[in-house]
Amino acid sequence: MATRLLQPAVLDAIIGKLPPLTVAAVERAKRHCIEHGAELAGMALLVFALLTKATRPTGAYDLIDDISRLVGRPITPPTVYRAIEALIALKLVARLASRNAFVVCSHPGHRHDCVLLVCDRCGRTAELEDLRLDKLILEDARRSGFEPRHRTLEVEGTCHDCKPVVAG
Amino acid sequence: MATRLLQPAVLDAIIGKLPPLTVAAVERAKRHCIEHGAELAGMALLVFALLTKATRPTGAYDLIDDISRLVGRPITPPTVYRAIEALIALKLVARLASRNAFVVCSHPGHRHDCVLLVCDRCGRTAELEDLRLDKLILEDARRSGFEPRHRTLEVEGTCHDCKPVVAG
DNA sequence: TCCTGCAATGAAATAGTATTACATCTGCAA
DNA sequence: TTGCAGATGTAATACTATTTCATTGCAGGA
Repeated sequence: MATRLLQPAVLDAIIGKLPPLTVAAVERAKRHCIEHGAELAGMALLVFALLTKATRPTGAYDLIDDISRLVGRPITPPTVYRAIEALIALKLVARLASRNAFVVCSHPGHRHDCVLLVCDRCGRTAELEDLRLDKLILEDARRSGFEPRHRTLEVEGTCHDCKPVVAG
Repeated sequence: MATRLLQPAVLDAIIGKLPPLTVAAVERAKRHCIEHGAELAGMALLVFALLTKATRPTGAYDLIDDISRLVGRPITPPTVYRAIEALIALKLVARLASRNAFVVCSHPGHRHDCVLLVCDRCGRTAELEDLRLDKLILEDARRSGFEPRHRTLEVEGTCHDCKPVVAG
């Protein structure tokens, strides 16, 4: 890997300043990658760390701004989009198609696609897992002569914390 | 309703030149709207007709170009986006979030959201209906303390027509 | 050591998608 | 006719993503 201006020392310094929980999650993801013959480093590592720190979906241009500030020079869109693409391929990050934003996957390592619950009040997302869903979708699709390769399932609504309390 | 430059006569002429099947579908949608206290007219009618004629998802700017050509003057984005918004509210059209495009709903009148099968070879979409899916998603979400309001479910893969034929 | 190729990164430009804010018009009704 | 509501027109801008090509640093072989 080549790292010219985004030097490992700079990267480590940035990562080191993140909250402990974020750092721990990043370390877990790193190990997970290594165990699967991949590597989480450079720009992808930085993007993953920022998405992990963020508690809600983040747009590419927010990442660009944040990273530019952190490294002290302007970062251009392709740099960040490439990192995102790599992270999605590793299934560490998911694209929130309904909002043109990105979130970390809370269950990396799972082979299936995410089910994302998106709160339209606070913007936070939660991830769901239900193999029956995938099975049903697969069956339905095949019955129509369709062979699925990938799916996008995003549910918009109100999360537990934002649910209005009924007076009484 | 006010129609200054998009005059009913012009609109009817455009609609009339569409394929018979398209015209029939447009008439059905019109009736469906009337039965539900709404009206399908003006720009929304034109957009619906073009989306019905198109056999695959269409981007907003393709619609803008087509409409501009049809009415003989430049149409600007808000004009078309407003029409799309109205059509989505009527559940006559669905947004294909994974591709930033729009398709007509093949089952207008259904209360639930669409399940779209999108072929990544020919680009065509098919619509699926399975109440068990919605039930499962609703149950799963509520178990997480999440109250769904709307969902996006798009399956990418290969449709029947594009499926490679296995030699033998 | 030098060369060569690969993979990640840098940068400029442009393409594609969507919204904001405000002006205008039509038909209808008070 | 006056005023309103709703649809439309328009300019400008915001936001999202990709194309294209140059550059860098490292690994491995001659």
